[in-house]
Amino acid sequence: MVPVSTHDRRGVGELTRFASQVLDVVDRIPSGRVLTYGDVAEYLGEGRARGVGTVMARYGGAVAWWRVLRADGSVAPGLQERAFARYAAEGTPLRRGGSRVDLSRARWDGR
DNA sequence: GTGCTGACACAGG
DNA sequence: ACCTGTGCCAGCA
Repeated sequence: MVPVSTHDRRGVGELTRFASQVLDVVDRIPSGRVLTYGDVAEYLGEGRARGVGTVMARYGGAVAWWRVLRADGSVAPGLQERAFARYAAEGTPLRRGGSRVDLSRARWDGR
């Protein structure tokens, strides 16, 4: 396997290695469980929460984007309706009030 | 290379 | 609960 070199050009549809890795991690999150943006970067051992958010904003549509949320269990504006419909279907535990995911119970341990 | 933009996180108020 | 400022950084024009 040859590492990505500076000569590799990413055409339409191609993703950077970081973006590809972020999507891989999200793909492993089990149904009913979630990960915060920061968690994804941590499990990846690369990047930071904001970078993960950037990737999700651009390419998240290809994966289970609703399983990645903010550190306080809330969902970014504009995504709530679709996300909470998923949580109901997956049985994702929510906090009292139902406006946020209960991270203490829904956070995926990576196993 | 330069300069925004934004699905973040955290500390304060 | 809401807003502001600071630090952060991938993607893109």
